[in-house]
Amino acid sequence: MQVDLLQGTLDMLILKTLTGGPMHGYAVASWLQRTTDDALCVEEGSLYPALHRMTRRGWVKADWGVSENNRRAKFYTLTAEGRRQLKEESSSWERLTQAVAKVLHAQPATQGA
Amino acid sequence: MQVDLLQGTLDMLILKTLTGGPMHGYAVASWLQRTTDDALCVEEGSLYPALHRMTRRGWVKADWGVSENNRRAKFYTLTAEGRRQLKEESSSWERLTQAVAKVLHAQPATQGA
DNA sequence: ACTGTCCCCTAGACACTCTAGGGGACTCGA
DNA sequence: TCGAGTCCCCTAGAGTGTCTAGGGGACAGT
Repeated sequence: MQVDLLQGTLDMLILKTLTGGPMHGYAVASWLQRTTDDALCVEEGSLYPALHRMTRRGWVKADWGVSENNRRAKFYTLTAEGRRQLKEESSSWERLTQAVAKVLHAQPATQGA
Repeated sequence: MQVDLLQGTLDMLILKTLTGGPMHGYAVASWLQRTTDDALCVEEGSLYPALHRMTRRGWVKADWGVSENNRRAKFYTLTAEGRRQLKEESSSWERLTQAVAKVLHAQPATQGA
């Protein structure tokens, strides 16, 4: 059983993955899974819609090419816009996790302040 | 501008809030906002549906009562089931944030492994 | 030839959050 | 006394994103 991705997280992960250079979808998914020691498993039904969405938004650019295994593959490249987006999403993620951490470590009390 | 909550996070935050004792919805929202220094702002349109959902699922129990301000209010109490759920969601959150951290700190490379 | 892996895609179901409303009741100051 | 502000509850509908469950085609090795 894998962790279900929280909405909005996937884009950030893909963008980050692409900072290493152009990659095709399948490779992105494999890399994420390997990097997280199988903690995350990106389903193809989430991956490809995400990549298309991001292409539409100009965060990545897509080009057909040939994979290392001699197969037809669509390579995605990060755009300047994509880099900006990644930065934004990362800091947003940072803020969120910190806020959640505050809650989880707090001692809620009915009496409040 | 506040951080938009990621889907699935809200339930966990509410459950955690209720570990301090019964609380009504409005107080839950206030406490979360105060505790996170305004980083999170739980909209009422998210809060109440979430509380009702959790009641249906047996994670919390609801009772009408009177608030500290002498107003009619529905107090929510954590159930045993709710405690279990909180534990589960917390560790799931832990796993996710760690996985995401791995990705964000990794050095992706086209060459892979 | 056949199986396995690689690689792409989509429709529809599902779940959750937010926007944008609506309402009632208490309190305090003018 | 009456109006404004705060407290407290609620819902419908839109929007967005993920997953399930499918469907393909093409290369590699046996």
